[in-house]
Formats: sequence, structure tokens, C-alpha cells
Amino acid sequence: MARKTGSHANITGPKVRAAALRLIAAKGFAAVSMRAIAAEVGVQAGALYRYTPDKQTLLFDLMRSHMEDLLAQAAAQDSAPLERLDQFTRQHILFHSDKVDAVFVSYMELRNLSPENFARVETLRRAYEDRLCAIIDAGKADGTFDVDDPKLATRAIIAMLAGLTTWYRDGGALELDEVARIYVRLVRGTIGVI
Amino acid sequence: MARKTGSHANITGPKVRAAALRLIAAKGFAAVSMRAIAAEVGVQAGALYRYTPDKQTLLFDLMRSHMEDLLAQAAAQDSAPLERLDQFTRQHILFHSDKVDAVFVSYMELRNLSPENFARVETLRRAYEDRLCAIIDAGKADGTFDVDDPKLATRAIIAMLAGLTTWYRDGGALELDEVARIYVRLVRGTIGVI
DNA sequence: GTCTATACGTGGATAGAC
DNA sequence: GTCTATCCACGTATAGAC
Repeated sequence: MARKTGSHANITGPKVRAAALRLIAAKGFAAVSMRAIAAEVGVQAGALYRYTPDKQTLLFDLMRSHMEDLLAQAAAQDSAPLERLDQFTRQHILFHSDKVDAVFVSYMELRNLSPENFARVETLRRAYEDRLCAIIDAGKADGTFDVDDPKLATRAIIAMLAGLTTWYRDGGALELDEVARIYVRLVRGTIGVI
Repeated sequence: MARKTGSHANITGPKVRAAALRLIAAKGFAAVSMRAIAAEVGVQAGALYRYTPDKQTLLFDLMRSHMEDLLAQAAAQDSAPLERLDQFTRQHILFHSDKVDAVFVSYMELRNLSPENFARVETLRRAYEDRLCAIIDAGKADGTFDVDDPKLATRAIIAMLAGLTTWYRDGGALELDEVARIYVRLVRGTIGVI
């Protein structure tokens, strides 16, 4: 209420990030120019530098904030391993439904991060992986799951879920709930529960 | 024996493709310059255009030849569905062991193909997918497999196998045979066989 | 068959007017 | 806060000498 200055920062900023995410998901980071992002937003290229110090930082911020959101919603639980596993699967899929671009970018553009930024994002990514691995370890320990190598199973499941972004689109043939139901079963299978 | 001209085409050509594959896998197509590829080979940039009409065609040739090799080795079989499924998994993994870069590129750089080239590669990719889907359909039909949606299961399995390229490296902690053994079991699980 | 040189476009990023 | 104008590095691709 107090501010009178015609600042659009709180409008343009999000628009910049949204446009960048959309374009990078479609064409890849290296193939998207700052000019293209600016055009998508409806401003000139120079104006972008009010919202990011440079292109690299823009990519990093997109990936970091996505990974932080992902971790925040996948809170640890106290229920039985199988229940936690199912919920992990469902949460992953439902959370991602309106974030296909962010997931895709976070998966595909790791190699375009600077070494320092890569290390930071990788830490978050690994934390998410560890959360799943902990569930599998617990299920193996108490005999619910029948799995040889929890670490490999974790990677396999994450890859399977990440693969969703390569074909799932809103308004496709399958409802997201239905997809989640099917994947819960597929995931259960990988850790030997039918 | 007959040729006397100092032609290096049959040496440099493969070197160009190998260098391009390595660099594109590491940095992404758009981020790799023709100059960088030339430097990796040990020639000047202009010399590359003896071996490819342009950069786009170079990418396409890499992806097409990989997909063709993949299809050629994954010949159809006449055994029981479960046996065929296991073999599909094993062949995929073993075939890919020395082709990590090609798999990675074929999976990640689809969006950098021109529309016409994309359509061609997509046809090959889908043929490979269909081969797996046919196995799953057969297993579902004869009651060996317990799976809800063969198409989704196919995609999930392909994504799981493709995910291997994001972490498997020669000389890693696990022997490839061991990885294949574990994955055969993971894949069996997804289609309800334990 | 490879080189050097270069045409020509486009990239990221900055300066300064409004 | 956004614009226009611009710097300069680097990209693809080609021409012509060797």
C-alpha cells in the first residue's frame, strides 16, 4: 500500500523466470538467447539484467528453487515403508503435474551449470534421492521389500519417474490420478512388492 | 592397396564423429562449436565440412546410426515372453556399455534435430519401443505378466534403462554383468513377475 | 585434404537517455 | 524500470591457396 513508485519488479521478475523456464525446457539452455527470453516477456534484452546478474545465474535460480520446492513438499513421514513409498511416488507425480518444465530442466540442464552451481544443485538432488533410498532401506530392513541393491533401485525408480516428463502433457489421454495409480504399482514392482 | 593418394577421409571421418559424440554428450549440441570439434580432432574448423554438410546433419547422422545399430542388435526372438524380456534388458545394457555417449545423445538431443530429422529418428526410436511393448503385450496375453498398461510400462522401463547412462561409467564400482543382473530383476518387477 | 582468411550473423552484457 | 544503441567475442559456413 505504501509504495507509489511504478515498480514492475514483482511482476516482471516472475514473468522472466517463467519465460526462461518455458524456453529452456523447449530448446535447451544453450540454444535460448537472452533476447529470446526478453521477447517472450515483452521487454528488451537489457531489461533482463535488472532481474538476474547473468544468464548462468538465471538457470541456477530456476533449478535451485525447483529442487527446494520439491524437497519442501516431500516431507519425511513416520508411517510404514510401503505406505511411504506409495506416497513418495504419488507426491512426485502429482507435484510435478504443473511443473513439467521445471522437472525437465532440472534433469536435463545439469551440465550447463557452472561447477559451483552444479555442486549446489547436486546436493539438493542427492538429498531427494536419499529420501527415497531411506524408504527402500527401511523396507528392506523390516522385510517388506525384496530388493537386491537399494541404491540402484533408487536410481532406477527416479529415472522411471523422471521419464514421465518426456511424454506426459496436460490434457493427454490419461488423467494424472490414473497415471499415478499405475506408477505406484510399477514402482512397487521394482522393489519386489506385488 | 591400389590407392596412392594421401586421403585421410577414412581416418578423419570417424574421428570427427567420435569427437562430436564425446563433446555433445558432455556439453550438449548447442553448446559445442564446430571449432571445438575440429580442435578435438586436431584439424581446423573448415576441414570438418569435408565430412558433413553442416552441424545439424552431423547430429542427425550420429543419432540415426546409433538407433539403427540398436535396432539391428535387438533382433526379434521366438522364445517365451519372460525370456524375451530378460534378454531385451540384458541386451540393452550390454549393448550400451561402450556406447554411453551415443545413448545419452540420442536421448537428450532430440529437440535439437530439425523437424524432418526428428521425425526420422523418432520413427526408429518408436520401433525400438514397440519391440519392447510387443513382448509385454505377449506376456500379458498369455498370463505370464501382470501389468495394467503395457504402453506405460514400456515407457517406464525404457526410462529406467536410459537412466543408466546418467550414472554408469566404465570402471565404476559395479561390473556391468552385475548391473544387468540387478536390472533384469527390477524390470521383471515392473511387469509383475517376481 | 587441410590450411588460412574471412564474410556475416548472433550471442551476452553494458552505458546512458528517458 | 525500460529503452536504444553499442561493444566485442564467438558462432557457422565458405573461398581459395597449397
